[in-house]
Amino acid sequence: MTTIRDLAQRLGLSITTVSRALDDYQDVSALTRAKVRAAAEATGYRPNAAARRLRRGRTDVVTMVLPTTHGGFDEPLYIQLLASMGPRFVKAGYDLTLLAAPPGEEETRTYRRIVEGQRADGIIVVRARQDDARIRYLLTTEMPFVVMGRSNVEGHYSLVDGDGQSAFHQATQYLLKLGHRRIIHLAAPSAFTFATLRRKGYEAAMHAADLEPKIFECSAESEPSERIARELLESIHRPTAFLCATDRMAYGVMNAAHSLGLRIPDDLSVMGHDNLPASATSVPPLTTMELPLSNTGERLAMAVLQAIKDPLAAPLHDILPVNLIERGSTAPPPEQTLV
Amino acid sequence: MTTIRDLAQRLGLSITTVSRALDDYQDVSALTRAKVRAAAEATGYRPNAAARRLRRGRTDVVTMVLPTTHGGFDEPLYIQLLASMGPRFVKAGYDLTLLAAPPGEEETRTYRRIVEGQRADGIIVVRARQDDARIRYLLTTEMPFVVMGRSNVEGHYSLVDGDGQSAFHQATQYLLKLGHRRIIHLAAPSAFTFATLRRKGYEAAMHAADLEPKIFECSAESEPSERIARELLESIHRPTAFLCATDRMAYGVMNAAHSLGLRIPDDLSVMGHDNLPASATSVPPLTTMELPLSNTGERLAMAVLQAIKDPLAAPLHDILPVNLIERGSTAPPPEQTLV
DNA sequence: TTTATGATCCAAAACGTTTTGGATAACTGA
DNA sequence: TCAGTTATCCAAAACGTTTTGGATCATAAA
Repeated sequence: MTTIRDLAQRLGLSITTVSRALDDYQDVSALTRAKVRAAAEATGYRPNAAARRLRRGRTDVVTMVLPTTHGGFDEPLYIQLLASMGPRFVKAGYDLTLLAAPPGEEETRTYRRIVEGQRADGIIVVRARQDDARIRYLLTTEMPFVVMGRSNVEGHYSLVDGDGQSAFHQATQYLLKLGHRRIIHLAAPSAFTFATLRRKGYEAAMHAADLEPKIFECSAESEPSERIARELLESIHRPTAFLCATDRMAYGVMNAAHSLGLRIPDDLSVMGHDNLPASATSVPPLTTMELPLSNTGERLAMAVLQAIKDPLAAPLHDILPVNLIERGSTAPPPEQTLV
Repeated sequence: MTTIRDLAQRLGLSITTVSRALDDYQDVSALTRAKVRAAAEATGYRPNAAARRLRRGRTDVVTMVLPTTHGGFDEPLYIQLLASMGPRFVKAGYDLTLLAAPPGEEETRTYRRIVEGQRADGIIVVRARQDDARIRYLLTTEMPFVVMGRSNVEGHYSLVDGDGQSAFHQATQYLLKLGHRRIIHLAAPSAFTFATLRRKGYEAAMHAADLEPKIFECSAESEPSERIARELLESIHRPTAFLCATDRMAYGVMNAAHSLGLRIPDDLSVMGHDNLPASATSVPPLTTMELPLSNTGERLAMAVLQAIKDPLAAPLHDILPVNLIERGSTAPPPEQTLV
């Protein structure tokens, strides 16, 4: 591995000059700069990352810690996010690294490692929780960070989130306009802020229509929602529509309906949120809601870079609109239930 | 941020002793070791990562570069992989970081950055390609690496892969035993080695049964396969089974069948490979094949750690068995086609 | 008493950069 | 000619560790 010392020796220059030439300082002549450039190219010289970090006191790294749960329920999103943030960071000269840690003790240990070992200049916290220990911890440190999602932890930090509340308000109105009255909301665990917000949107729209909100809370995977949906679908006052907090929960409902011989959307309408890749190709394709992730990723990237550059700048609170994607899983309710 | 110097000063000890105490050297007394420990705990001291890396000449980092394609076709796999490798690396004292780069020029630039900037002690290459520039490049360097998947680039490196060839052989036999004769194989682009191997397994089984293999190659997403499947299903000699190289391609086939009014599995059997999360909950649930990823991740982790520790050790060629998961998308062919 | 032997500790070098604070030489204007 | 600029270069310090090669002192062996 060639070092800057090798390069200097080879060129008969000082280390200083080589370093400055490569960094485009104005006090090195155009000629030597060119020579240094050429030699660096020829030898494949690249500054040692550790040495540079040590000297500069920064890492040029931004880290995102992915909470890996057992089944995990929206990983594709994070890959898309990662992909959309990538170019921004490359352009700004940053490395974006991703660490995986299961929520809990190991997660906090991971955050401490990053902060105390100065392993990154900034952190991206995803899937915010209502009372979020990560955010609380980071606020006690100097580490710049941004949050995807919302939390009830207050403080000086930027966040980007989809407007789940009005999305679910709008979705409920959409179902109401189709003629539905018995609309169930399957909510995700209220420890997640997004779940609470989505539920609020649904409630508000139901109240505005003088209807009683019916909410069932379960974990965000498909099995529990399938169980609940089956029970409800076998009851006398069968619901005509399920508005689910996530696509995965919607899959569960669709399974329940199919196993009971109910047809979607003729007998039952189902909606989700996330627009997972599989939702476009499910049978029938799922009507759902989508937070444009490329946009979100870019905002997150901008925000964290901003927080690194100027930690005292006003934090960004970016609530992005969510698109309703109408597909084949929603339709007017069956005739007999219109009564 | 407290440094080792602060700690030494505070304790009235030398930097050396503090460093050695924390690293459990035997030439520091139990008493001082305890004192140092306590002080480190109290001040939240953690060695600066950059300094340590510089001095030690290693990073304690393993990096996996994720190829982010437009739609991307098997990202969930990589997250699962990441999650299963995590604990292994934590235990060995390594950080596992993930970088995203679209295949092509930027991808090679990313690899060069890691290698030349000495940003990692080892690399995990995923989704190997037939003629893989990444592998060819890494072989010219000293960087230890392992590959998930197979390539025709030869050299001294470890790899872990699922045995796609015998999996597809077995799958074809399974369909044959159900009574199918007109079995189509939808293959992924032959630039990917896995596609070639799966195709071979299918071909061998068909030949053994004195049947003509029928192969159509398309990209690994669902749209192209849907188009091809529709054409084939409208032809006179309608196939009775589709054996698809990936689950996503199978979704496309299922869509095509549904849009033509064909029922699965009564009119048509469909099989995939990958066992994506959505495959368990599709309608009907997809019969597919699964490479146990937790196992794979662990092997990859072991292999790369081994390659770092002893670059000259015999490389590992680990071809793991693939499980056939029988679900609802396969059945005997319809009566009239049995003739 | 002297000499080896451990048990503890530490000063200084080194890792590969970037940056500070000049040094040198070549011009410029008087 | 001389002082002041400007252009170009560089020695040395610093970043925070780990590691090398002793130093010091008490204890055990002679």
